Amino acid sequence: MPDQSKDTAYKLDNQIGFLLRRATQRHLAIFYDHLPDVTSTQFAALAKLCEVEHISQNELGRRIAMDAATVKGVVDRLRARGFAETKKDPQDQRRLLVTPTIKGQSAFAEYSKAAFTITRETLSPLNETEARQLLTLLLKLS
Amino acid sequence: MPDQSKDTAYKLDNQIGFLLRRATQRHLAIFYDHLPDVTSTQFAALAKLCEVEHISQNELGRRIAMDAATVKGVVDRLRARGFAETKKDPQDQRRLLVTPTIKGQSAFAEYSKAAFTITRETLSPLNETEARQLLTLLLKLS
DNA sequence: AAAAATTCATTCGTATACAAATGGATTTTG
DNA sequence: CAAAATCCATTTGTATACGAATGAATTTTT
Repeated sequence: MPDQSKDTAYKLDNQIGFLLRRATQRHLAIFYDHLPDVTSTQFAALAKLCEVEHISQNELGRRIAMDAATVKGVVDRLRARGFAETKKDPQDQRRLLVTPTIKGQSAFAEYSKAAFTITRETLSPLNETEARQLLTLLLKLS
Repeated sequence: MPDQSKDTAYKLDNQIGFLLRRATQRHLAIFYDHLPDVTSTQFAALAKLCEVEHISQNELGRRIAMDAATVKGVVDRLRARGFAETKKDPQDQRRLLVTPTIKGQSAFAEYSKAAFTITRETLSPLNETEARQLLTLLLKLS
């Protein structure tokens, strides 16, 4: 009994959740096409880290919308790759300060070139106006 | 050396990828608020299953933009909950046919009410026109 | 200052995601 | 028709995500 006279039926393909999911998938495919060396998540963390220089692990997570449990794994992997270092905050023994290494900073400098391309290519089906509109609308949603 | 004279610097927060991520997070938070009983992924699979009645596992994955490996797990869990059944396709021994059970169909009927609300609430920061625009733009992106 | 509340990082458990490899079934090609 | 190519489902391995619980450190309240 899948029919419910047209308009009232739930059509997965029209739902915002599904469209967000597909747009994200396409974006990530473009991302890994241009940047196979880091995950998009690791790149986001590294970018924020290079932006702020040093920050506690949880605070980093908050800035990039990542759960404490998630960000821990991401920082672990950045550290394993030599892109970041951590040390206990002397001011607050609870905090773990995270810093980008020199290597991490130059990797970011290198990657960010590709990152601009990724953004551009993701938005390439849209014209200038539409792209700006989309960003504005998405910002309103979050 | 995080500065690069304003416009040229890479700002994570303005990137399409980051905005998509945050919009998705908010959407999922709303989803689980209204529908704590199924995951959004399981709901999507169930919805498509109820729409088409029967379909091979891989084809189901294709219709809802899910990897074969991913959809296998999702179908396993739907089966474990009694929402779906599977059997070998007699016409093609490679295929695994997936069908929603009666229980799955009535669960979907029940859930889809909440699903409409979820879509509405996700889009609630936007007016009618903006919402339509967003859907159109996202569709162009995928 | 002692108790209560909050914050921090970690761990555990479950659920996506997806690349890559595998082996069996079916189709396509030469 | 036989070989090659394709398709199907599964398994393995890695990386998010995030809720919930934990214990240690700090802050807030009283």
